[in-house]
Amino acid sequence: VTRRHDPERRERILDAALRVVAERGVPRTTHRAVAAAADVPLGSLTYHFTGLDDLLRQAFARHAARLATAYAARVDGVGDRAGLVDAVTDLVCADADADQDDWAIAYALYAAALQDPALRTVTQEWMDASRAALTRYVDPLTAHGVDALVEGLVMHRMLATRPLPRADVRLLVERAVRP
Amino acid sequence: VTRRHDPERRERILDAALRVVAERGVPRTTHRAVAAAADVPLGSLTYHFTGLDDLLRQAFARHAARLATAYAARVDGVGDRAGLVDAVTDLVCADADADQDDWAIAYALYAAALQDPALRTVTQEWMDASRAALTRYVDPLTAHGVDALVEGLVMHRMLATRPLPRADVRLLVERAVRP
Amino acid sequence: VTRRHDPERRERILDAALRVVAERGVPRTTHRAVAAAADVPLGSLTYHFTGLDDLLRQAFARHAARLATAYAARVDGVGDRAGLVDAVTDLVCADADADQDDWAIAYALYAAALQDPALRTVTQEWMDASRAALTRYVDPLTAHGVDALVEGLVMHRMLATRPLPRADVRLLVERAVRP
Amino acid sequence: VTRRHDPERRERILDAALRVVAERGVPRTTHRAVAAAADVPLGSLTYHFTGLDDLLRQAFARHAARLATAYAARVDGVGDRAGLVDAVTDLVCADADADQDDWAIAYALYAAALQDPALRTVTQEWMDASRAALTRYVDPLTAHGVDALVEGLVMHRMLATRPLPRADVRLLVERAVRP
DNA sequence: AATGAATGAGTATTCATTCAT
DNA sequence: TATGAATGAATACTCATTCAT
Repeated sequence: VTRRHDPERRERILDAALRVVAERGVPRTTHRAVAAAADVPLGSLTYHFTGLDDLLRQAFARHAARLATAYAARVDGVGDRAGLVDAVTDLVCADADADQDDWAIAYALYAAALQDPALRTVTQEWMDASRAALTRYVDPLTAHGVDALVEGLVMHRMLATRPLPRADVRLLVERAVRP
Repeated sequence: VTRRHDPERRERILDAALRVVAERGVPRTTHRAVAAAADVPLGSLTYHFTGLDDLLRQAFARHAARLATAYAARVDGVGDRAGLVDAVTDLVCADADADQDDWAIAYALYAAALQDPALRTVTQEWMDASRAALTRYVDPLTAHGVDALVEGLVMHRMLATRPLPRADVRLLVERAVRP
Repeated sequence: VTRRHDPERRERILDAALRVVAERGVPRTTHRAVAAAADVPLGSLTYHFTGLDDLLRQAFARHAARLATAYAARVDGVGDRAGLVDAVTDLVCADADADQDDWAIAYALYAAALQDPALRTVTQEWMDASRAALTRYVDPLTAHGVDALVEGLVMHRMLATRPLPRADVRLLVERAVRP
Repeated sequence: VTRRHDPERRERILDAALRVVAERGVPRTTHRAVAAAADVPLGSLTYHFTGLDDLLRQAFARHAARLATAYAARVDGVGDRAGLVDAVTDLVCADADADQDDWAIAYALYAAALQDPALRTVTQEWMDASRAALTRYVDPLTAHGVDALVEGLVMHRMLATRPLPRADVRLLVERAVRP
């Protein structure tokens, strides 16, 4: 099967890499697995990227950028602080598989960033962006607190055998939002 | 070098594994790296553990148990809610390398647990233990919130280029503690 | 569990080794597998035998001796040549699992003997014994032919998806027996 | 040494594997031994084959196909039943090293097929082919008998310290051929 | 520009064997 | 006498990367 001239191949590869990370975790994300997931010949990966590290870094950056945008969009449209509480609660309690995967990738990024300083700029930009979105409604320190709370609640939710009920999540968010 | 009788070898290997995880991350934690860190022949690892997965699982379990105990000890001795705020703030702002490593291992555990259900019991027990410790001073839901906040604050702190000042951390903890 | 003084342990180990060979084949017959099958500590094997080769050689010899005796017993009691045909047909068509295993071990022995001259004496003695048993009723050359036929028929039977009917086997044996 | 383009490498590896099996037996046929025999880097084996089992299966299949063809060619050119007896006798008594190796591989295949059902199709096809070749001159049941006799005679010959004289072999074959 | 066959360094793992107890 | 913890050499296998085509 020849498929010369495939302008969006780079992007397809990056998305495939993220899917593999979500499904199998970074330690088992290999060239071969990504190539198979992207339905792309093996040599294509090393043609477009200098190596696996490079590929993962770009994939994580893409993911962070996309999520930051989505986060901002979700929060921006909220009219007031009460709406903000609902939006953030939704964020934490999202049950769709896609959202689960997004968070799984996020935590994989965190774990990787602890060892790879080059990924710190990615995480830093992301955290800045999400806080900036919140700052339309709350002061910077509170934004920091809400952001951290969300981080922790989602993590616990993904690992917990029985998740915290939505009403409880809402209550905690409500408290965190009021200065 | 013959060292035929070595009764605490298992434990030494587990501790070495945790050191390697802290330094290099799970993806680069190999039999060889652990063996070198423990100053033990390679074959010793597969004698004591069925494989690398088994080794990591037991190492993480050991780490979780140790940290849960330390966490409880730290919180228990606190006289009242004000003392609790100080203790939790200390927890988040700890700067010693050892503490940094402890958290790095914790996040490596989280990332691994997302892919490996067998690790969920470890994370679950740990979360239960830390919340139980808090419940001496605050209601269960608040404990949940404090726990999540700590999780998120530490994560952000480890990844941030400029950490949140201690005073700010204290303020956020204070708010989270009051019901 | 201490079980000092266990006079038949050697024999138990040899029988366990034969069971392992029948189930998993020589390439996957290991010290550990035999020890487990014999319910005996690992060190016991290298205490009683100089190594795995020695163990297998003795096991094969034991098996050959036992089978030769059984073969002779089966053939000896036969009154005349017609009875011999029945006995040999029975031999080929035996369906019990135990008999299947016996043959599987025999062929494992053959394959091993091709590479290990030390095993040739075992196979030679066995072939001599089985022919000697037949020589009570037929001349030596015919005995040779019957023996070879049995060997080939059993082999084909064990590997075939659909075995040759008993009546056909009997017919072939009948022809081979008449000079 | 660079040898980038090598279109028949797969086949060379399979032939090398058969040589190793003939010389050392299946239990000692390792990736390394095959790679050395084929004069090919180690990684080449796992590139072309999924594992050692896969490699051996394909090698045995190749061997069986080749031998079935040779068998048929040998038997087909024979004019009548007397010629058939000569041809089969030749088959049993062949003394060339190459033929010895062929039989050694065949018995290794048998032993392996007893444990690996995937190899049964290979042995089955081979047996079918050799019988089909004989059926040009004798009825199917007789073909079965001749085939089994050959199998047994060759086996005994390879293991025997003193082989049966050719004249005796011929006599046995002659009897087996007449219905 | 793009590929996929090829490679070798590295991985996890197995296991016969040794030997202090 | 008997054990089982310990070892290291060898195994199967993976995979990032190279490079001729």
